[in-house]
Amino acid sequence: MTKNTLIEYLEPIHSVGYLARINFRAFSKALEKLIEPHGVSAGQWRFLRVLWEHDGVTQRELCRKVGITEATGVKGIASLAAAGFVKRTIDTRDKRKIIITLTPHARTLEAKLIPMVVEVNERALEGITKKEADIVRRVLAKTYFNLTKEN
Amino acid sequence: MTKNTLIEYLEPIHSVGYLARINFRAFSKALEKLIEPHGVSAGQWRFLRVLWEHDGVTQRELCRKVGITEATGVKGIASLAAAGFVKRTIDTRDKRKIIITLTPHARTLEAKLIPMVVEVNERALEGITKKEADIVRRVLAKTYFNLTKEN
DNA sequence: ATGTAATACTTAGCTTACGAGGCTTTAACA
DNA sequence: TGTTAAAGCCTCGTAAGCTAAGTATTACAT
Repeated sequence: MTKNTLIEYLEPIHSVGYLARINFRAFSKALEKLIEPHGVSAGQWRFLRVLWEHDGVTQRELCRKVGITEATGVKGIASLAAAGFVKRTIDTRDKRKIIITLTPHARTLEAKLIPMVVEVNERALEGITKKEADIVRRVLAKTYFNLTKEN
Repeated sequence: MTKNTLIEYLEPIHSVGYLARINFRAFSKALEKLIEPHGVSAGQWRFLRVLWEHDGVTQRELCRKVGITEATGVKGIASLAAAGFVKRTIDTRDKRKIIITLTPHARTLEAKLIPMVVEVNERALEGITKKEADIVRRVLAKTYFNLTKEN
């Protein structure tokens, strides 16, 4: 990347980290408003979205796909189980593993909730071209990779 | 720990909201590693960065510039005061207002800490053109605006 | 001048997140 | 086989964020 001037990092608006933070909150809040009437919190949503694609994964794998640590996952998955969205089963072949499976009810929620996240994304990306959105996704994937890779 | 690959973060499931969340954590963690030896947490950093530019603002204004609610600000500013980074003074003309002022020590930290956030940003944006980075900043400012504007 | 509204900060209670370290089960290997 | 290492999940303590409701001060309309 070309050298940035110092002043640029002083105004928060110019920092990708700052923009990531305020956008994360904004996306969460906007989504929450839509899905809460279905008894789903933004935190629960993050797990459900992964499970709709990959039902029956282990707890560790689920956490990895959601993008949180296992310590955080324990609480989140407990909350999902308490709400009746998932069932936790000990793997018979490897008793260390816990398999997370969606309940029928949680599976029916997919059809209702997916349009809501689509709506939030469309509203967020209003006035932004597909090309720009693709650049944003690609760059953010790269910045995350750059910051988390071993070195 | 499973190796993370760039490709993995390019899956369609990775919406801008998801990418914002994981980037926020990644930026925070990377920065924290650098500034913690100076006794500053990532949370405290966010306030300091604003105060270095705008010392002597009210608590409400500071929160607005940091991008958090006032309730959250109370805790953060209390932690800054406890660490000896700021002083809280009641405004003499309007006793509702509390003016936040940097201590001399916190002011000297600026020269030490700014290069660190520059480093984190440069590392994050490695392999990304200035043009792309500008698009990302502009788009993220717009998505935030789109999600938070009244309607 | 006084009652009401607005402003500025605080408190309480909840959520989501992390790291460090602990426990149980499985795998590896001398 | 028996010991050690690794894998997978959990607990504890802490940080940072939110909403809703509360207190104190100031502004304003009548």
